[in-house]
Amino acid sequence: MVAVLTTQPLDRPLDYKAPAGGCFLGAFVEVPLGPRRVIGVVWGAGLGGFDLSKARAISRILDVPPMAEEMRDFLKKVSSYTITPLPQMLRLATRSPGLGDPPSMRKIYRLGAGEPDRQTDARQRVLQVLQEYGGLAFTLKELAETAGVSSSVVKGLVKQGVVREENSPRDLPYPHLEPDFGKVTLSAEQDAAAKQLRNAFETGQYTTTLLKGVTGSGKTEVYLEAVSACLKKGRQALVLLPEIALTAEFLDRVERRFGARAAEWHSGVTLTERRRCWRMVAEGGASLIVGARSALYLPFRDLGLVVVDEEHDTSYKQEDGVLYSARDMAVLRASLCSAQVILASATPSLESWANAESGKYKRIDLTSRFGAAELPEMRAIDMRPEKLPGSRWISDPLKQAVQSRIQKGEQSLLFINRRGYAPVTICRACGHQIGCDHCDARMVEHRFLKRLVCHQCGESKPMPEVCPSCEVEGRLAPVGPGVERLAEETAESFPDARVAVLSSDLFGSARALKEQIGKIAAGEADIIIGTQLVAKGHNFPLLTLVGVIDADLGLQGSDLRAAERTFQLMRQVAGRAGRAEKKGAALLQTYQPEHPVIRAILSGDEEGFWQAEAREREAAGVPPYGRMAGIVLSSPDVQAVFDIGAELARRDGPLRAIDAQVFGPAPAPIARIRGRHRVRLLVKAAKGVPLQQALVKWVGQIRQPHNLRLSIDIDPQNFF
DNA sequence: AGCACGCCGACT
DNA sequence: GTCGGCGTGCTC
Repeated sequence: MVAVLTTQPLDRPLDYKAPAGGCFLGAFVEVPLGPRRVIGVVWGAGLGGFDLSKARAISRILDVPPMAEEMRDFLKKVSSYTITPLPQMLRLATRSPGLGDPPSMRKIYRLGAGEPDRQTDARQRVLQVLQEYGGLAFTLKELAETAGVSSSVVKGLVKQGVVREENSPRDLPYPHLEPDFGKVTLSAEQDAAAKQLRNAFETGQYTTTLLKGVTGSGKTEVYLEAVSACLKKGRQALVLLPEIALTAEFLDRVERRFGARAAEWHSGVTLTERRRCWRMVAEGGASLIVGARSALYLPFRDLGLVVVDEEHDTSYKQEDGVLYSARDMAVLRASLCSAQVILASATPSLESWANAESGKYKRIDLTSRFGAAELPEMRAIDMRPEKLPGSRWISDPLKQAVQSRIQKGEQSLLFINRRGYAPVTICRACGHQIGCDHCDARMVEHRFLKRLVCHQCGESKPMPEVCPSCEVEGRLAPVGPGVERLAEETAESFPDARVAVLSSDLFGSARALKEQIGKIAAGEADIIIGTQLVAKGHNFPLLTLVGVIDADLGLQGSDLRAAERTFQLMRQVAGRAGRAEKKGAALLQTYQPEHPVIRAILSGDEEGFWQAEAREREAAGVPPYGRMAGIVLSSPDVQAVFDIGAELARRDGPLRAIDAQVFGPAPAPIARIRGRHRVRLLVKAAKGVPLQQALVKWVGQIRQPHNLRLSIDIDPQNFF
């Protein structure tokens, strides 16, 4: 009797009779469940405790290598860390099309022994191709195309035995990668970094290294050296990229360095290729995998290295489905199989910076870059004396700077640092931000209620007429216009300029977005209006001015990542200005020019920025110095979600037991999705307390109605 | 997740 | 009287 975990949402594995001859722990199996047959994994010895005569037998063992113990361990740990049911984790790990099917076969064609009844030009060409390529086998399509004939010519030759038709497994190993194929000459600094990474392999132990390198410093070359070292050890390497769009370029690079292309794993890969990739990773026929975050759940036989490129990228944290930070999970996975992790970024996340600072991660800095590059000239625009009316966001100095760029035929970028929802409410005379009386968060304007609502605890109060700090009337305004609003103002202010808007919600497809980016890069716009999307490292050679419309958003706990984003954008603009060989300038509109984070950004003092940001977060007790969890309740019934939310907030005993605080319920960042109303609670706890256990106990107290969904997000990315 | 069982409203 | 709505509970 063995316990089998299936991908069905049951709360535990079920017992089955093992097949004659037994089965391995971790074996992929097909089992009967009710009227259906489902796929599962042998999870352990039978649990018993039920009527044994009801036990059914495992239908069959699938023809794939069993799941490794470290993989099972990984799934269990991620499950308990993220409070995700195990079956759902198993689903992530079995995302291979046709996993239950026998290995797929296809027909291949090679030279046979027979003689053709009569020779034709077309037949001649087919035979010539087959002879030319020696014993190589072709698919029907390949052979017909190479010979320049129709497939019926080949079929005709098969009938006569001139060409042999054979069955061959469709899932073939990936081409061998040659670790020393396209060795490049490294700079002294790169060489030293590569050596350090190579040495880490010799220990055979888990380490995480933060590889920090400015744009153009050759981070990729350096970590490809680590990949090379990993391949030499005969272990598998995984490179995670934040965007599918980046894989094609990266694969070219791999081909130049290792003489062949790596296996690819992401949502854009065909089903056939996905199945091949999954199987080959399991069987050892793939040694380097390039992919998206979900590649972490591939069945590696011997994973030796995980590279997380652009580790600061927010797309590594999935905002729906299974909530996990791929960066953190990569570290966990690697630690379980004694692998190396390289977190590569020009502008690391504060979390990784802090881990390097505390010695948990190693850190390697690449400082020099190829070609001269200058930091942009960075300056703050104090918005307090600007006296902008409530509907305008572009200050005079910024306007003038943009105007001068237009005259010179250069581009300007107006950057909005927000994530698409409620901005903070600020007095535009003195810069005072209206805070909540009950917690330390800022309040936002609720347009329909005409009230201020705390985005953390949900407390509300009427919009005051005068500023509570300076008592000036009528200058309170939500900071952070929408893209549309800013585009309107830009069009009014610069009637002759060509304005392009770059916002992720405006583009249905990645291709449309790419097209727009290409047009902008080619100079088809004078002014670019964009959200964080533009901070993703696209290269605009004509861009020489960046204006940050709302540099304040990240300060004082409203959106922790906003300051990081502003900083990262500044760095990337710096990289660009260098490449374009034109000196760039950056202007930050701020109501708090004296704020240490703003000052660190302006001075270009990176370590200073992180230290200032770290102090802010430490003082607020938020990650990485404290722990947080976001709970989102959703239901078509508005009243029900708020009621349940309030009930949860009231029954906070299990949380109080670990000294955790609960805030809310407040409307969730996206208050309504497809007719479902969403309410959010936030839990804040100290580091090192058993937060997950407490959360499970806490939410377990309420019996949830069936139309209500509850999701828990450990380490949420935004705290609105 | 599916699928069956079961208990109340509007139809032949 | 019964057909079918979906709330509830089970799957080894």
